[in-house]
Amino acid sequence: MPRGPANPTAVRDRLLTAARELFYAQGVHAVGVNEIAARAGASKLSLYRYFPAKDDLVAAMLAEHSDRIHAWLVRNTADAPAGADRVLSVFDLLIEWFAQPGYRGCAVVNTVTDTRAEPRVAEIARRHLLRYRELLETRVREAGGREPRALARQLLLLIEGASVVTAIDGDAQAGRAARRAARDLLSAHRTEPAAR
Amino acid sequence: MPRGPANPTAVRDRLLTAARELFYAQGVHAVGVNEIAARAGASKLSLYRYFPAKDDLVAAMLAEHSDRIHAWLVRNTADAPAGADRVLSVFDLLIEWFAQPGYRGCAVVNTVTDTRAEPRVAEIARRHLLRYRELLETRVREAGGREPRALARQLLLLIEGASVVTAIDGDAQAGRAARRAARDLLSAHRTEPAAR
DNA sequence: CTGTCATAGTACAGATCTGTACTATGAGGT
DNA sequence: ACCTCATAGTACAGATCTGTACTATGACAG
Repeated sequence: MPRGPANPTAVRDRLLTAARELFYAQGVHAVGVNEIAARAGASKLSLYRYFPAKDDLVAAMLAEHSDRIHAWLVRNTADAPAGADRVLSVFDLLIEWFAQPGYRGCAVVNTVTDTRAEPRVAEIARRHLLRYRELLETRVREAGGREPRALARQLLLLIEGASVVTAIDGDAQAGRAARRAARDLLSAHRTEPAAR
Repeated sequence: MPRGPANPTAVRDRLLTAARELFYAQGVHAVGVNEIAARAGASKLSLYRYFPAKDDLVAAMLAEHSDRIHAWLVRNTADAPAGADRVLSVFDLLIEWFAQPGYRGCAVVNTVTDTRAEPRVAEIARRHLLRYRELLETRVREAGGREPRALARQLLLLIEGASVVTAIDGDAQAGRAARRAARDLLSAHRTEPAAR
């Protein structure tokens, strides 16, 4: 058991939080490690103790962030009503999220761009999308749709598209359009035979 | 008429080309003006003559790039067969584009992220999406679909989503999924009454 | 009380980047 | 022939960033 500092909040957690907020708001390249340490109320010595290089901090922050997003999504869509609403509840959550002031797109996607697909970041991002597809596929299956895997893939495109368009256009229309498109695709996968 | 250098290729154009290639491959922050000038076979003096600051070069490059993309899209979808194929020809083009090796996502979107929505870049990006929607709306109208404006908005989400997912996953599945989703949405907007 | 060690704070080395200054060259108009 | 000026090449100033070194402090175990 390590001897804790006066402040019981783990230094490592404060560093991760500061990094997440600053990187998201300004981008990985625009934020220096000094600024992160200052916001976390930590010293650079501590930062480099927990994260040997800035890239390690980026990767650790992003992995944790991805985990948190997926836990939040699963938790908040687990007991949605049966049927199509079971899938659309994912879109309802995302619409709310994207409409928040200061929304600047998906942090995972942004970090991939910022770091130009640094290997660890790229891996986290692939896993991030995979988990999205798995959640969507599960919800589609529960709703009784045809071809849940293919549909999940299509729904993910709507989600990522809405995220990007919202970040650029700065309004909430994209989220609503994504929900409506998702509803129509769900209908198509209920009434239509699987067309090839 | 300015007195030209020995090489008739305008220095400005070479700088824009070098900037486009390097920024796309490595990101705006990762490329220095020295590298751009060297690749263009130009001097920094020339670079700063045409572009007072690096940001001006970024903005000029991106505006030109957006123009080129849209001209290319309009040109190559103008004489597609009537009906749904008129819209899907846009997706066919994009599938080909996204499947090219070295595809790293939409340069416009990436630059917005790189520069954290620098005002001129953000404006170019908004215009970029607007022109996408206008083209899609036109093609949907020509194909005889209902609610062309709303459908165009949905189709844009599929395009941007496919771009992002392709860049992260590195395979061509996303483009094909987008095309199929577009086809299904087009069907829904032909046979269904406009649901509100 | 005393020793250990995580920590904050600061300073610094080395690298890199933007933007400017200066020199030399050569093409084309007059 | 001469002059103008866009250009390439280089050097440099100032700023910033990463990662390391060093000092001082204070909490906790024994």
